[in-house]
Amino acid sequence: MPLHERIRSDFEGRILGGELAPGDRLPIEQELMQEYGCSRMTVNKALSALVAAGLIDRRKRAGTFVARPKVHSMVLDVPDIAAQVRERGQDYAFRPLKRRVRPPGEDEEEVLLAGGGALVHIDGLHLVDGAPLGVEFRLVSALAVPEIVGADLDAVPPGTWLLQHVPWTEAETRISAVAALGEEAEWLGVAAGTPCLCVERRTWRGAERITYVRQLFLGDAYDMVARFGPGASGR
Amino acid sequence: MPLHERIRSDFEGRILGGELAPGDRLPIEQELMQEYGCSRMTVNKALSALVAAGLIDRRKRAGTFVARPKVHSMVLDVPDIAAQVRERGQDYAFRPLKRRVRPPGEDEEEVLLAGGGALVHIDGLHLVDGAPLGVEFRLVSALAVPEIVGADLDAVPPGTWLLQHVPWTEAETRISAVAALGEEAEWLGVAAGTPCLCVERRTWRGAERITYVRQLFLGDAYDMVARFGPGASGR
DNA sequence: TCAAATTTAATGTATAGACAAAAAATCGAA
DNA sequence: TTCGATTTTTTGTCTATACATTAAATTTGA
Repeated sequence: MPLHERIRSDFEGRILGGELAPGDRLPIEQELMQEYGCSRMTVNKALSALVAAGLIDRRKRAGTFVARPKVHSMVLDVPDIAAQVRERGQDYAFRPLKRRVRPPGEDEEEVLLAGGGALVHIDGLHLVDGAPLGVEFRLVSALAVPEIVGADLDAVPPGTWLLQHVPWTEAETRISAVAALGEEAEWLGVAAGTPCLCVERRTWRGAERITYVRQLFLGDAYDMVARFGPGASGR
Repeated sequence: MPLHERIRSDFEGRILGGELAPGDRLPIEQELMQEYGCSRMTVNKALSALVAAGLIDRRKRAGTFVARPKVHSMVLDVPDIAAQVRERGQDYAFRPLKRRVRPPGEDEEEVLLAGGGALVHIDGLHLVDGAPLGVEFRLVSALAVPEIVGADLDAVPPGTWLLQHVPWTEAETRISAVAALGEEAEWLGVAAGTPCLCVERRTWRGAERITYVRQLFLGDAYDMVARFGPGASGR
């Protein structure tokens, strides 16, 4: 293990273990150079990594301090549905329900997404061992992703297809709980009013909007997990 | 803006903007030194930051390449309920319902959390303008957080109190959709079966378990937002 | 011809030193 | 005393250089 990495994980451990509490001061770089018998650049590299991970704050002339935890952000593992299902030895499939190319409606969301072009509208079902796990309603900008108009989406879920064809994205995900109603409840094969986890996601490439998707998952069959801690700060 | 930061954000922009696609090769450090008229250490620092952000991969002898996006993790903003509510100009309050110190039950979760000691069990309501937003059921290890036994939790929600008193944490959050039932529906003042967002969180300090909490929020009044993109990678 | 040994191109780590920048601490004067 | 200027401490950035490490590319040998 490289020295800078050892210094970094040394302090990471002491901070996460509680030995160093928020507000505590760390030794100055000169002292750490002596303690570890290395150059200042090496110490600095280790401490810079801890700053990037949000574990410490550094102020010129004042020193280095353990940061007060700001737990308003965590790393959310967005599950790859297909992979997760197959991991449990079950069978995953995506069944397209409707697909059409149409102009945007009056909704501002749709107008912004279309950006003057058309929208590709895809509805589909996520199936586990043939039973519905979730339903998805997706809009894709035909201007931003022209290839999708002729693409074969029967095998691959559109989310996976997009990930493989659109170079890079920003995304915003909104998670809430709703009751399945009407057509959605019907497709899912449950009674109207059944609680579902609702995931809405908007995706951009730079300033250009790529897709909007609203997914409804059966509450008792699907959940999301987020972590905060060493595992999360590592990347 | 420091030079290494400029180089970093230069390439961040080109990658996120799609100009550099996944798999594309970046110039080698020597070329970048010339391009930016700086030393290798400066170029290296910039590229190392991009590696840490997951935007590029580097292989010795082979070079530097734009990483293929692995969108299985996003930054989840865990809302500070009180702050968020007050931001909208509404009134926030936490009302404790039950509080007792008791030995763990037979449930493995409770036994592990107690770690041989007792559990502090707190139930309470999150109120917005006097109306229930969510109900919370919390267990705290009395061994890990002895101060909580005598603490005054009438004003402050226990989650906030813990954040201020327990030095640092790892946490795991599980999000799902459930129907409010029985006592929970009653406290929330809704019909049994109403969809709620269920947030379960387990918190550690090192190997020691601190708390377990299960929160039920009314689905139509509460949601969570996660981001992926430059804003997220920036910290 | 194919596999093993060698070369080489690229990144990874580290050093020692220099100057810049910020802010706490100290000192001086009104 | 108190405000303002000066000093000092600590981090921030950068350079030039050295050697280590890895894996792709090439050469060598049976």
